[in-house]
Amino acid sequence: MTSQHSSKTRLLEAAVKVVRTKGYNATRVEDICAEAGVTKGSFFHHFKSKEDLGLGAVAHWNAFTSDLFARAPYHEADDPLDRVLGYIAYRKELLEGDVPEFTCLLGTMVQEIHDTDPSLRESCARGLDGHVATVEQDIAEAVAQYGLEPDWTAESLSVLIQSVLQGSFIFAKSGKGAGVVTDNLDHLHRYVSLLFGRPARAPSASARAHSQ
Amino acid sequence: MTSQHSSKTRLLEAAVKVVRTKGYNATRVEDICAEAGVTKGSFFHHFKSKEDLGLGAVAHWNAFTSDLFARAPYHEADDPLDRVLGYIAYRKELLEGDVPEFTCLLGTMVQEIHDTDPSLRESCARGLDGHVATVEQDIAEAVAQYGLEPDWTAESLSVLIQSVLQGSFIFAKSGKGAGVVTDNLDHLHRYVSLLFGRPARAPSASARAHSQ
DNA sequence: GACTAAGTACCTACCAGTCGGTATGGAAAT
DNA sequence: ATTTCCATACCGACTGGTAGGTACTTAGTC
Repeated sequence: MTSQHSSKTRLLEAAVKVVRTKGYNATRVEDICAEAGVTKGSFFHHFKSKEDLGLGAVAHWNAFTSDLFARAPYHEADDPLDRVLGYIAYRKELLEGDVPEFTCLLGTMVQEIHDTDPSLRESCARGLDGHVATVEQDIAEAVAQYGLEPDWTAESLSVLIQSVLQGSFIFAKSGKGAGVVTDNLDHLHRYVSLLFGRPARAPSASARAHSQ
Repeated sequence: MTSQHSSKTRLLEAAVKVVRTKGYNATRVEDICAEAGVTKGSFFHHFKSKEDLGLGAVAHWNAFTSDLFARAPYHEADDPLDRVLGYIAYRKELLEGDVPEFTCLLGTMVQEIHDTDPSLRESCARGLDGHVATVEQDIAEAVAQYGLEPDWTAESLSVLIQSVLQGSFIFAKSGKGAGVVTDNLDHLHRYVSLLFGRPARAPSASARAHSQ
């Protein structure tokens, strides 16, 4: 806890970056060292194995993202439905830069390691579920406030939103770029609006540019 | 074209199975040989490299799936919207067995190799896009027949459907099992019904059992 | 006997992880 | 104040196992 911004955090940040780009298995320890500008000796001083780094990177990611979303402005809305729609709009704003810069570390990793590394999979699953729970809460409040009695659960809708995002990232990586994510978020906006009987106004005006 | 069911096809089928389970990078050539009950000598007789096998496996997969969906009963419906909803219902019926048995080879692979192997990525992308185009056609016909003038395109809705499936598979792998896919397909059914102004009847009666 | 299929043994690059060692800095001892 | 001592951070050559790929051999078939 002494100098909390040095080699160790640099390694974690490098890990997030490289793994998001190349995937977990294809990432070599030395790739991360090179990215962080650190030697292998230093790496194994801070992490006892590659898996240990993986767990660390996931934890780092979870800390980073939960902070990011906790601070996001859409929470300020009084109407819980506006918070849900605000979340969807906010996800569009995050689509900056190249594909590996806006995709999700957890989704990328869990695919590769779900059968090979139980503890890593668990760690990823916890991060994913935690984020699902965040949005789920707003959805549940919206359901209550709008007096809906749906044949779907708040959790299932929250999972749908995350599934759409994860699936969009796969298509983005297949060559379609950020445009798929935007389009899919528009569909999500429309769906949620329909479920809650909101007028189907044009989605939030900004970000109509597609990247292909 | 001589003996079209021997070592080569066994290797391809083994490749599909193992890659869907462990991912592409974590799959060793010898894993595939073991699964196919064949030696490495035979492997390199039929494929000049691991990448060559990857391309072959993708082609094999594309042939298999396009045949599967071409023969599927939902095509018989006269109303194109029924075909679209039939497709969604049909995807539920495919959710048999363990997680790696119903997930998509292309989605799994494209994540891992999008940055490392352009020709494999291209091959996966073609397969994905081809399937998108299939459903897109029915959607487009439905839009025309129902006289809709939507602010979304048939392609974007078709991509959404595939994105939801791919994203569901990620969550299924994270530990949630087939139940997520079912729930998400129910949401898709509801969304498409809403878009086309169909009464929101309960989704197709079968398959209400969740696997968790 | 020519050609394809398949098996065995081997080679080699690569990479996670090790190990002996050096720098630094602060606290305790003198 | 200076020396001693130890812990933490860091370095980079080396290793050992693994896995992709090759070379050569053998079995079957027209």
